[in-house]
This record gives sequence, structure tokens and C-alpha cells, in this order.
Amino acid sequence: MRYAPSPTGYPHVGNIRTAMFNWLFARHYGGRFVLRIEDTDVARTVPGALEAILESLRWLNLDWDEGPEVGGGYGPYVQSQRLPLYHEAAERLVREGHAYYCFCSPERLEQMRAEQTKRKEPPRYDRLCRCLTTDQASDKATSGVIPVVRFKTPLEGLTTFTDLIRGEVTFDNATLDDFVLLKSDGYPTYHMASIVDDHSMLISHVMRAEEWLSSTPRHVLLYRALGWEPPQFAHLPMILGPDRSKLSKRHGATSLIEYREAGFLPETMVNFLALLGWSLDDKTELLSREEIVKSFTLEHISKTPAIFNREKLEWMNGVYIRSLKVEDLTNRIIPFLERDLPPGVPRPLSRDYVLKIAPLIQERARTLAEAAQLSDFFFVVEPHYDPALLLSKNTGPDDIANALHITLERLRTIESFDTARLEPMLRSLAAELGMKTGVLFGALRTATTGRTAAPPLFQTMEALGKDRCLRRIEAAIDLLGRLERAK
RNA sequence: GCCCUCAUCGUCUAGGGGCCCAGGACGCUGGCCUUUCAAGCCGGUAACAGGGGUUCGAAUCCCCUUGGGGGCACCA
Repeated sequence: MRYAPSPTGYPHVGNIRTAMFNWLFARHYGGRFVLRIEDTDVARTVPGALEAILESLRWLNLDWDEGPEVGGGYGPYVQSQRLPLYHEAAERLVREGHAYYCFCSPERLEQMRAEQTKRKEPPRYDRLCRCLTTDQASDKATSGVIPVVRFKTPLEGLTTFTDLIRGEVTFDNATLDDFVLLKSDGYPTYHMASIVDDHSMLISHVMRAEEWLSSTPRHVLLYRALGWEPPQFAHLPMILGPDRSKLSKRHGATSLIEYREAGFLPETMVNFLALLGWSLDDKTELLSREEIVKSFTLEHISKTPAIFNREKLEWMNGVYIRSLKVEDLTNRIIPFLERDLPPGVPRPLSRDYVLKIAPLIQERARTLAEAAQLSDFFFVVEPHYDPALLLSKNTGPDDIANALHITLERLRTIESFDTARLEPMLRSLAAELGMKTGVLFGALRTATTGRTAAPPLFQTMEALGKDRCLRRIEAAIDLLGRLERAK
């Protein structure tokens, strides 16, 4: 198996899903997973893209047996370092009558296509140079035009191959044109390079996205012309954006690394991506990487394109976050908190403190990136909030202030400031004051956290600690007083 | 325009002739639990694109239509 990305951009979830399916297939059957870099488009190569590819694979722990950084017996694994191989194959094809030099200028080709389109004909090369004699060709060559090498596609006949997912697929050769093998800059096209490399790297199965299905007959023809046995092909359904079109930047977060930044766990991504185009049975949603490897086969791959469903991804990530050990969650959350908490919060954060807070947000966070927003009141000196939030229906500021005052005094006397002590104490206090627990607890929640929706009150207070709580309650009473005077 | 391909709830999917007046999950939604928010539990909503065949019997097989997707570069 191989994953053969081109460093022309950051790999998106579809690219990585393809990589992962190849990896899964290799691991399931005990095969080898090869990583090959297809950098034959010099103009479109993006700096940093290669690193992003490796980083994406590493993040999901998709290790490659051969390829950049690890080597292997069939390298080099970067196409720009294999140019002689492609030239050799191309020259052989020309020599044996399967390919020819084409001297047509890009301008001519463009004009030709424009006219074809205007006549509602399929745009394709008109084969002008196909019939050039050797003499004519060398004449042109000496005149300084650098030719490309084109494949001499059979004019008639059918090309049939078996796709492991779709079954037999047939193309009429008459609908294919004479595609370019070698570009004038000396680099091969994808068609040429991938065939030469897949053959020489002993690739047995080519699993790639469906967008390649229509160029597969060209590949089959090329294999035949070179006298090589083609690999097995399997074309994966595409992953589409919410508008049902090919995934692109327009669809928001698409590059895999963006999901890491957004606080998704790698185990979530592996599980979720596996389910995009593959399924185990009629009910299993949550699978570990080991379980996926164990049961991954082609039979369960679907043929229909899938739309990336972010809501379900978030749900799944929440499930994985909740399954984490507190220590693990703490370690994973700290970088996000340090990134996202207000600038005023001193770094580095205390790991012990985060350790106390982590369990309180574990049930509530769907992504690690939500951690800061769910817990910022634990870190800021004083939370700022609308004093009206301290109030409840049918209870005036005076009553709340009074209740908070009494609470404050009781809390001062408490020796161990923990949930076990706080809960019974505050419950009986509410009864004593003749207040509904919801009213008292609500006011205390707002006072201590600055918000109406927060983790369970007593645990929150325990984590905050006595000093912080007392100070915040005092501030709340103060706020209520000012609210009264403003009236 | 031409070629290829696909077609089950809004989305991801199970289903490969009777087990399906179609199952699971996300979402949405009703209830329970509850100091808020979550989480959890119980329930509900919602689909076989349409039309012809084949068959005792079709979501499942065949054909057509429609619709979606992809391709048609000196990009991969």
C-alpha cells in the first residue's frame, strides 16, 4: 500500500482519510505502508506542506514502513529524486512506438480547447504531433522547441479493469486523448510517475479517492505499454463539504491540523474518519484503532460520497474526552488553557490546580479548545458579570444580599472547605433562611463564578478554595448594594 | 458538451430477494434525574428518488428517467 501526497498544500481530512485507509489495509493484512512524495509540480509546491503532511500522519500515529525519514529498499521516496527513472520509461515508450514527442505550444493547445468547447466538443488534444515522422521531429527539436512526451492512446477498443470497490469499469479508448507523460520542464506528470513508482516499489494495491477513477484507464494502458502487471485498484468515495461539493478551504476547517488546533483528539479523528466511508456493522460507532485495524476490510467500504458532519465529530470527541483519565485530560488541556486563557492569567499554569479543575469540565467539554471558556473563572482574579444575574424571580436584591452575608459568615467558620462539608451546610442554611435551594445556590454560583451555568457549585467552590470564594461573595454583596443605590 | 460513477432518515450508515410497513448513530425533540449547565437514562421525529420490469415475494436483481458526485491540463 502507499499514500502518495503532493506537497501542494496542507492535507485535508479527505487526504488523510485516504492515507488512513491505506494504512489500515496494510496493517490489517500485514502488508507494508509506503509514503511517497509526489513533488513533480514545481510551480505549485508549497513550502511547509511536506512537513504538514508528515505532521498530520504522525498526529494520528499512522506510521509508514518506507518513505521519507525512515528510508526503505525501494527509494528514494521523493519523485524529484527519481527523474532518470521516468525519462528512461518515457524514452522506451517512444522507442517502442507507444509515445511520441509533441511540439505544440501551450497557446495553441489553449486555443484548440477553447474552440472545442465552443463547438460543445470534449476538450482534448487533437493529436497533431502524433504522426510526425522522425525527421520532422528532429527538425523541430533542433529549432529549439522543447517537446513534451505524449502517450499514444489506442484510437479504438475498450479498456476494462476491476475496481475492488465498484467492480468492473469500462472506458472507450476513443474518449481518451493522448495525455502528457513528460512535461517540458523535464518532470513527469502524475500518470507517468505514479505508474513507474508503483511498479518499482512493488505496490500491490492502489487505494485512492474516486476522483482518480476516470484516469485509471490511462494508467492501465500505460502498464500494458510498459509490459507491466497493474496493481489492484480501489477507489474510495469522496468526502464532500456541506454543500455537496469537493472539500475545499471554503468549507471552513478542512486541513487535519486545524482540527488539532480546534481541540479534537487524535483518537477521535481516527475513529470518525474510519466511519466516513467504512463501517463495521449496523450499530458500532465507537472503535479503538486496534479494533478498526482488526476488522478493516474492503467489503465494508461504501460507494457513496460522504459529507463531513462536524456535529457528530464534536459529539464523538466529547465521548473520548469523558473517557480520559483525569491526569491525561489535564496534560492535554494545559496547552489549550495557556493558549486561550486571558492574557492577564499568569503562565505557566499550576498543574495541580488544573488537575482539580479538569474533572469539573470533563463532562462539559466537547473539544479541548472549549476548556478555557468553560473554566476561565477559575483563573481570573475577579470575574466580571452583570449583577442582575445574582437575582432570582421573586427575590429582591436585599434578600439576596442578606443571604449572601449570612452565608459568608458561616463559610468563614468552616474548617475544611470541601464538598462534603459545604453541601450539608448550605442546604440547611437555605432551609433556615426559608429560601429555595435554587435561589441561594444560584446566587452563590453567580457570585463565585460570574455565570449562571457552571460546574456543580460545591465542587467548584472547593476547587476555587476558601479565600477566593469569600472574596468573590464579598464582591457580590458589594455589587448588590450598588445596584440598590442606583435605583 | 462528452466520459465514468453513485443513489436508504437533514447527516453518517446497517441492509446484498422473504428475518424490514427498514435497524443504529449524530442532530432535533418530549420526559426522568437535578443547585445551574452538562452527562446519563427512557421515549419521539425522520428515509428505501421516480417509473417500468423479473419473481409467489423486492430497499435488495435488470432497464429507463431524474438527481448527486467526479473527470475531461505540460495539477496532482
